[in-house]
Amino acid sequence: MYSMRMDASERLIESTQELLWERGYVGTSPKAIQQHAGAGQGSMYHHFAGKSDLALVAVRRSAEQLRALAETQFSGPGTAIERISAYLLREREVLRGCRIGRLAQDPEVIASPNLRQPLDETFDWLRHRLAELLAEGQAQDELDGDLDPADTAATILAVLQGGYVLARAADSVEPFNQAVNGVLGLLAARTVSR
Amino acid sequence: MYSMRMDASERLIESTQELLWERGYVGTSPKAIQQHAGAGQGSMYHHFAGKSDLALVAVRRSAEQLRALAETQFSGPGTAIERISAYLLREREVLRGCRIGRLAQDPEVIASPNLRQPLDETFDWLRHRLAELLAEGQAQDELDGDLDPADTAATILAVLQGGYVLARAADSVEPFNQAVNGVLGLLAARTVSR
DNA sequence: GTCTATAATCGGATAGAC
DNA sequence: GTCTATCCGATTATAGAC
Repeated sequence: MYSMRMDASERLIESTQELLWERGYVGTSPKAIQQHAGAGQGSMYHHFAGKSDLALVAVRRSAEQLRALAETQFSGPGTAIERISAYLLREREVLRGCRIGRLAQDPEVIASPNLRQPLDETFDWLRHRLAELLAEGQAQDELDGDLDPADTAATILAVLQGGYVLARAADSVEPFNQAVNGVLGLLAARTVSR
Repeated sequence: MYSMRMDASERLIESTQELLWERGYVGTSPKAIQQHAGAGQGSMYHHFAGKSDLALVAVRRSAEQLRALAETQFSGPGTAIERISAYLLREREVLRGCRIGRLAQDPEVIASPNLRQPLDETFDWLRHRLAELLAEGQAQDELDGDLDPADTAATILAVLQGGYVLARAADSVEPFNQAVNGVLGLLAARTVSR
């Protein structure tokens, strides 16, 4: 699955990231991780205390990567509204869902404060970052000042997370694209053309 | 868990509905279902061919119940926009998530056409029903005719599904309420007061 | 660091008695 | 219809050899 030039610890972490994305925490076994990583039991238990320890490292890394990727759109070129659009319209593996959001449905992730924390922090950060951009758009008169930035930021983020859910249920990217286009249409109405 | 005045088959179905909601398909074992239902193995395998058969019956029933409940709001009193608001604002067990939407993250549900079908049908129906209401609002001049009803309907539904995800990640209903308030704010801007 | 051996429990069922 | 016995592989490790 991986080049053996990467060390076992690293292969185990990346394999866990992949499997958590695809199957969630309850659906991912240590054996599946070992096979995906091309590592034996002894190797895994040498580097990590167990499944939950490895999962914690993997989830934290996925959360960091997601934030870094989002920040590229948020701090890119264009007006505030253009940057939000770029974030919403960026290429995504829609049918795979969100590697962080999918874990919010996992009972053992939600039951574990440690595992849930990276989810909480990630979405909290995204909402604040989007709210800042919306407020910036209002300050620049790109966007109607009546909108509540925090509420609208939560709406935008929910559209993405819900879009993934609808797409997976339909086995089609169409509902995701519709949901994104719909919220852009609602925002555009309130965007002052310059 | 249940009164024994209800027959075992019924207790098994309702228990499966509860456990699928709470733990998903991969996280729910036949033994857990039997214990929740107060039924033995023999009883379960007498009434159902196995876990997937029982899950199919349970998921179909949950889907029917969800549609019936939504239709109560959709066909209630008030203008089209008021009925959409009533649907969005109705009381929900937000931290438990959506019993249908949560299954869209389950790898074995998505891998099984039979299990996925009720999800697909439910969300398809909801989107069409919401789009009808939005079009009705436009016909009555309550709502801006520039909005695309199908896209906006997908957005509204995605806000709910994503709101659940954000709430569970935060272990708080607040992000859900913000997301709903945000989309209502966006819609209100396009709503003509009468 | 990684391998193999061992083990207790669970998962998902089948078979036959009652 | 429900119960108990049985089954085989998976789960989630631990122990000790190499």
